[in-house]
Amino acid sequence: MAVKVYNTLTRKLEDFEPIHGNRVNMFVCGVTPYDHTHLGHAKTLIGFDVIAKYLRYRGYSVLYIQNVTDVDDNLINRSKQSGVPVPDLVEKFFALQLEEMGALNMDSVNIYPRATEHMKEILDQVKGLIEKGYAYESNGNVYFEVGKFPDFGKLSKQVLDKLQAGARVEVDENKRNPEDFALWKAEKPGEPSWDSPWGRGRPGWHIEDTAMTMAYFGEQYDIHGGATELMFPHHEAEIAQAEALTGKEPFVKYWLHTGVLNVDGEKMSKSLKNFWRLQDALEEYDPGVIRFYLVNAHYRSPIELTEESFEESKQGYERLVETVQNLQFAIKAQARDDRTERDDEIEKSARETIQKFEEWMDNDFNTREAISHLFMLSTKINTALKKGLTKETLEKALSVYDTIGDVLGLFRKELEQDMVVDGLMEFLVEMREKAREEKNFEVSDEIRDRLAKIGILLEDTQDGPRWKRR
RNA sequence: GCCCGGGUGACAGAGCGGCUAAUGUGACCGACUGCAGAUCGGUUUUAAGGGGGUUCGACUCCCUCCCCGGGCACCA
Repeated sequence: MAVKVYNTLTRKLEDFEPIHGNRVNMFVCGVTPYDHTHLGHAKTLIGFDVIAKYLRYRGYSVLYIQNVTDVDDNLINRSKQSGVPVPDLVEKFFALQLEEMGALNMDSVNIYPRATEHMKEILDQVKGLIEKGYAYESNGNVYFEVGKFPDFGKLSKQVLDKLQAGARVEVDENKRNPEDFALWKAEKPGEPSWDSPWGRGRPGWHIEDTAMTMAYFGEQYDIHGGATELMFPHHEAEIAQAEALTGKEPFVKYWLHTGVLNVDGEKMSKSLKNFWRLQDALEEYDPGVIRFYLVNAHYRSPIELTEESFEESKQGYERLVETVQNLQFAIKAQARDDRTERDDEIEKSARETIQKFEEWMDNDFNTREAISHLFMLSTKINTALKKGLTKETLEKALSVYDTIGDVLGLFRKELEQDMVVDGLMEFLVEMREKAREEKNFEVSDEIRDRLAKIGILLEDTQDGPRWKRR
């Protein structure tokens, strides 16, 4: 069975067949580092992180590139406001972004190229587009003449005549036509600039992506991802630049778009000031909960962020984590020697869960459906655990969480082990058990309370005491 | 105005031309329990925006209307 992906370009679910056999070239628009990242950025980047990881799980060799825009209007404006030079802004916010996304286990990107590192390719492309008659120079600016590229709008299904250029942004008077977009912007005083055949200036918004992907992937590649809001004009402009330049289509075989994150019925964005910084979210919630919240929705669906939906994710994720911990505890403390029918049933369910996981992930990366099977398995495991399972079964069951967790980026912390802490805890738990045997609940409760204060939850179960981090 | 999505229980949110319409959360009851915590079982809502069409059969396909979101040259 092949992996199927929903291609925005064709609006159809298609069999995924990379251009070069097993090799997948994948590019996703990164977040411009001029400010803190918020949960909306995370939704998109986590969405593609899962896609890259699943394709690798399926045996593809994925080269995943995410660009870093290190010169643009937002950076320049922020620099003027704050007095911090553009490169310093980039360093600061990009480092923060890596740290925060890293906390969410977003670690599938191979290369983070920067626009300014690809100035030569950018200039070559702009020159090429002028030579081919698709672009023109005007007062040190270079514009792509959209009217010369009849396919413009094929991705977003826009009809050029019906668009209202200047609906939100004023039309530049240097343009021949309002719909033309900038490939190169003439220098303004005090702004970063580079030498070019048209005088000093800087790249337009769309050109860095095509410059980079052609440098790394060649003229055509497999997957381009981004949020739906970037579909027009950004992705449309990329197609125009690339296909006009090379004459080859499609520039990108599969276009994938993520739904946006809404707050109170509106898109989370910096301009609407309704954003929730990742930094702040990470202070309030476990990274696993945030990750779970984001992967427990289909990547293409928009999601509505509410206090309740986040709490719900917390409860749900903790139940899955609980099951992982129950399994770990059982392996250490209560594995049975004799196999029973329960072992057969759990092992069968474990196999089926993996099978369903692959089936649903093959179907346009349906993480939501995949996770629902993990919940069903968890209920079965927790029920079976009351009567006990063999070590072999327990380990097989645990491996399901390991395998799926790897792709979805969940349970990572829980699956790590620390021998020193384990040893210390074993000792403390033994001391407390002695106190309990003597009905000295004052001491036993104090041990538990003190542990609770440092974030360790001690529980008494039918099979003895156990502990876990909260 | 134009283009693109979407409308499913209390809430979140999947799938499917026919099955009992997943799964999760919440609420209630119960089991377990020194307490706490967790887990399990049960219960829980006449659940498909309105209208029309295709079909033996429509939540699913088509048309239309209403409502919500995204985009229209800033943005994940």
